[in-house]
Amino acid sequence: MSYEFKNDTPIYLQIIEQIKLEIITKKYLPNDKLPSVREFSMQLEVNPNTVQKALTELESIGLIYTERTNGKFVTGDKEIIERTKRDMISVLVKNFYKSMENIGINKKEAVKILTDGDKNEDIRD
Amino acid sequence: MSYEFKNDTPIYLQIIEQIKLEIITKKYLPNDKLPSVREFSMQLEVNPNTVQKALTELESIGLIYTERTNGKFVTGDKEIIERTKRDMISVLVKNFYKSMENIGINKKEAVKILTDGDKNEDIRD
Amino acid sequence: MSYEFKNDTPIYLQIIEQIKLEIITKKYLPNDKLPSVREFSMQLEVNPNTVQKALTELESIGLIYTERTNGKFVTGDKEIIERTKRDMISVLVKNFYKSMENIGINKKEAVKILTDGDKNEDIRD
Amino acid sequence: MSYEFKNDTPIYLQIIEQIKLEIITKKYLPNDKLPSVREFSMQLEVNPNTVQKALTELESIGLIYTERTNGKFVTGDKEIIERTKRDMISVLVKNFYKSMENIGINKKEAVKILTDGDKNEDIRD
DNA sequence: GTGGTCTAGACCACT
DNA sequence: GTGGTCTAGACCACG
Repeated sequence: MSYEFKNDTPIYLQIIEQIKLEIITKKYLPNDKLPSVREFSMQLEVNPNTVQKALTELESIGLIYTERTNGKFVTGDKEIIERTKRDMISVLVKNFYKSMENIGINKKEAVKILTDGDKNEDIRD
Repeated sequence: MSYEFKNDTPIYLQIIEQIKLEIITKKYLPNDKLPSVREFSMQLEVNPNTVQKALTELESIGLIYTERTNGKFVTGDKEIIERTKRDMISVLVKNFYKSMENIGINKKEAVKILTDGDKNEDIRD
Repeated sequence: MSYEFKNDTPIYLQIIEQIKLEIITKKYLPNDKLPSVREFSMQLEVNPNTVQKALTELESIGLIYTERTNGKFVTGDKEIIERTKRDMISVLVKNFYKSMENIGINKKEAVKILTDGDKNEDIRD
Repeated sequence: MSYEFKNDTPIYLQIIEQIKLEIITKKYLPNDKLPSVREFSMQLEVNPNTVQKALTELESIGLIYTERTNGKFVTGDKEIIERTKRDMISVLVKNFYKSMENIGINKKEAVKILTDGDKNEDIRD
């Protein structure tokens, strides 16, 4: 878990993103118990309210659930997790293509640039 | 120039982005005169100060320059424009790869997903 | 911090200059918290936006940084501070020599005038 | 005469400065006829009004005078020229010391920096 | 008519 | 309470 946050995005959104990723990449497995709000808040050196806000939102998405007095847990519903993953990927791909098009680069060229790897120096008009 | 702004990003940043793209994609050519602050502000239905802020930033990047009392112009330095374009592409590519890696997808797989086009439905763990 | 501004220079530039000097001369130490925008604006009897503009610019130079909702702070990077100081000195010296040369006074003579102290009365052609 | 103007100072002030220097450094001698407003304006690629404004101000200082229908001339009063020169030098010296003091450098140190001049990596001609 | 500066005041998100 | 953004509107110098 990273301890550094960017300044241009609300911290709680960055925390949501982090935990999402850790669920999707199986760092937290389905039905795993999550650290408590207090633990999170110490780990991340962040106000507990901020953690709380992030977790609340994750719960509303269905990625985590709360057991009163026991804590918060990763959902057991693997389909939700998979769907979230697919959605994220799909968004990434769509955005990538769209941004490239805005610069005037079509899909074909975009793929070429991507596969040409780090030779980004020789991009021509 | 688009007349609609997203709610999740400051308007002035969106204006910067728009004009950047219009310079990079040669809608505005080097040394072209830009619309005046007032014209922009009417076109975009935005306060002149907001436009001013965006243009000031673009000037600090070096993409535009100001002639006292004459208006603002696209830089004549094509190298700056090209560099900006390359930088934008490079950032897009880098971010794409990085985001995919965060999800647990390496470069090779990322490219495959991209070229597989819109069949993102069958992405497995 | 001075409460009087000259009329021939934008206030925000004078504020930038003031704060720059206070950082360079260690009135504000690295990582010191700066007064809030609102405090500054009251102290200086200036609109908050004007202060904001000045501070934004100082941030873009790297002399100060912002912590979301916590305030603005002097950079912890002493190298930046030292470099800024050196740059300012270098500019002063360079400009001094250049201005003297424009008047037709070479470096050697310039130094002489300077060391002759305030006897500028006996300057001959 | 330079054909390039800085963007941060009114052109007419820069013209005043230029002509002042050319008088002080004897490029224009006392009672020399100056180029006409039109000539100046073409030379400098500047609006005649701008030249006019500069010359008017120079006349009010007493550095030039107008002969109706004949044109404008450098003053014949050498004392005025000399005084202007002395004033400019004195201002330069005063400002230099003052700026250095603002950075926390006293006169003695300032002189040292100036004379050490070219050994300082950042101070070059 | 052009950009630059400034004020006054408002609203927002975040902690 | 903090900074960030935006609006509305004004004034100025310049050319």
